[in-house]
Amino acid sequence: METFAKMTVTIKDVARESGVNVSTVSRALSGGYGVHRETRQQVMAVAARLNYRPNRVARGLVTGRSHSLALVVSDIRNPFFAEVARGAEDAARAANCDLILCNGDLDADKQMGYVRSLLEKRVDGILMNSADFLSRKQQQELSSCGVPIVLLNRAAPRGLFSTVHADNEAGGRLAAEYLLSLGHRRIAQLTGPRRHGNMTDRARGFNAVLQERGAAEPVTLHGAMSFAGGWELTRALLERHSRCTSIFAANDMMAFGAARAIWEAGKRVPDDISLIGFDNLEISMVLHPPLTTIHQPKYETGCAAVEILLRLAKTGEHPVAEHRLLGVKLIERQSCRRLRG
Amino acid sequence: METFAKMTVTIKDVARESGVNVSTVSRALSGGYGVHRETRQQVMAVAARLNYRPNRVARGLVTGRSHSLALVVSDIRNPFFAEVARGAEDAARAANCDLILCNGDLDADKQMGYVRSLLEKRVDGILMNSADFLSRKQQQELSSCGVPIVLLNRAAPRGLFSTVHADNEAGGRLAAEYLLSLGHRRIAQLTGPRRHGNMTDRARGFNAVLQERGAAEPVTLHGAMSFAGGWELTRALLERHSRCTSIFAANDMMAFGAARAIWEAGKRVPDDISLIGFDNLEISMVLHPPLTTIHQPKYETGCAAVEILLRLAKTGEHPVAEHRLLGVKLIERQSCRRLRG
DNA sequence: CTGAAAGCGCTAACAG
DNA sequence: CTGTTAGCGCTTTCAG
Repeated sequence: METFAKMTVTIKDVARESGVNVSTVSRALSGGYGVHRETRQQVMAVAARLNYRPNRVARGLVTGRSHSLALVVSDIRNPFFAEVARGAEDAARAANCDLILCNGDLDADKQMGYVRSLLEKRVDGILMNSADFLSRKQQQELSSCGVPIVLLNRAAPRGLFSTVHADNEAGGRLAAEYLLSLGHRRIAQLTGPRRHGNMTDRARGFNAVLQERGAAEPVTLHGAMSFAGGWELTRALLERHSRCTSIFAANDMMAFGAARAIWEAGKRVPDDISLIGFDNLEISMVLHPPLTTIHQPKYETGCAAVEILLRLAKTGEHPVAEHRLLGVKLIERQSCRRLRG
Repeated sequence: METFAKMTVTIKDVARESGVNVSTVSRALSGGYGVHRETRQQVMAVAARLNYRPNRVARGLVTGRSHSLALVVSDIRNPFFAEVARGAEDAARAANCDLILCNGDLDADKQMGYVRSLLEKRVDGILMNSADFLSRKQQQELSSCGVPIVLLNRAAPRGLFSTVHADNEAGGRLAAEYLLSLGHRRIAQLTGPRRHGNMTDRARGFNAVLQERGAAEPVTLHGAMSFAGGWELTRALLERHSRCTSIFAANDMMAFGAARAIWEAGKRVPDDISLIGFDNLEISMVLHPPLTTIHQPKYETGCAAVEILLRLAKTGEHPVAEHRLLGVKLIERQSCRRLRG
């Protein structure tokens, strides 16, 4: 006689149907150690016939591992994080883990709310955009929460967390060397807020090279790290320092804004002004002209972070923080020109 | 005396510490119905002191609801899906659910693998990019899997699934009307594969208006729905049909590719050729000139899909499929010009 | 190699 | 209002 309600089939059903104990089914299905070949094959056949799907929630409850990781970024719509997310998801999937996506909006309370919720779900690890806008107390709470956390930038005090990030300083150096090699001397730099770690590192590398080569200090403008920010800064720049022959924008979005402002001012890239960005977003090649920029390994950052997380999750009790620095490189396209002379 | 191993504190600990039974703690903490005010407050105080975090995995095991939803897109790096994902995540969060991110790459096996894995995790619902590249059998498997599924386009045969999608046909009409109103008569259309649902709908609307107004049938080129696709088609177009005054690209990425090809051919947008896209990706305004396009409510699509999922998940046994059609609108920027005459 | 039993942390009747 | 008793579906000793 058949039942009406199509209940989900459990390990018990498989056990009954194949005439063995649930524990045998469990062993047969996961690993298969210590089970007679025949029994196992029969169990597997029954499981298949019944269309049995193990309940990973139940398994997680006893094993203590949920096989899910979380990614907390400021906003997945930022193409930078979309790339990181893809890398992270691929790496997670390769390890048979899910990736939970969270958009923290750089809001401390919101982000802490996410983390607490994730802890209740017993995620095996958390991958975070950043923690440097959190209070010291909040950072402490995170670092002692029991699950491994990897940050996508440095800025964690006293090495509380593991980190993965690109070599921003080297990238800044690359940009400066490139501009110099093209003969530029009157250079402007568009960057983010003064205390933003990544931005500061890029600027440091950039400035260091100019100084080493005896070039003039660049005109440096601080603003929002966005299209609008780049646009505004460039407008101001063009009004006040129209003699610049080149601009280093500390990220591609700012470079796009700069390109717009330059265009609106009736000037052209690279003919009138050379422009170099940072990040190498996929869309940086759709711009006219295609943007020369510093490539940052975004996908690889996501992968690396997940690898660290997984290792930390396995190690257990006393995980030692790991810091991984990823290389950058110059992507030469068509937004910079060589100065004659 | 303190223990060394910092075990995670459970509901039992709270119960013991506050001198009541676990079930009372459970009631006090969730809902609070049928618990004396004082007892509840005391329990809550103890829970706070012990820094108790309920284990949602355990709760899920008994309630049968995991409070997680999944989003399966082809690739989160596609800015379109990033927007959808953000909408979905916000809506999920508002309902206290997590969102698991999956990148299916439009690979049938990969996508089915994801779904099976998600079912084992007992997600409460799945939000999918598309299912029309799956075999009939696979679609059947999905539709009878037990958890609600919402698709981000139509194309599901026999209404097996719920769907949310933009009014593509209306968008195509809008584009045609606009081009016509600017005086364009020699129009080209760049679109995707012949059997792609969304693309076909856009083309249908577009062509219908041209026909209604007695305009010539547009030159229609089919190709990849990407930057490269738009670029290639436009190169071919410019070689063979150089008399076109305007191009309708069936999505923004193709429009970007078209813009590049036009630029490389020494022509200018909109002076020589007007260009209109579809999607209104955030980056469409960074292009030079800013791209005129049809706005599609991507964020809202994600929200709506999650709402439907949640409603379906609540209803339980016999969920009736829901189909939601979202409006589109013309975003006029600077990539189309009025023809004199 | 297999079965019996205990329990992961929590909720949900059911009594009292 | 609160305690007792059963499990949710699975893994994991521990015997046999």
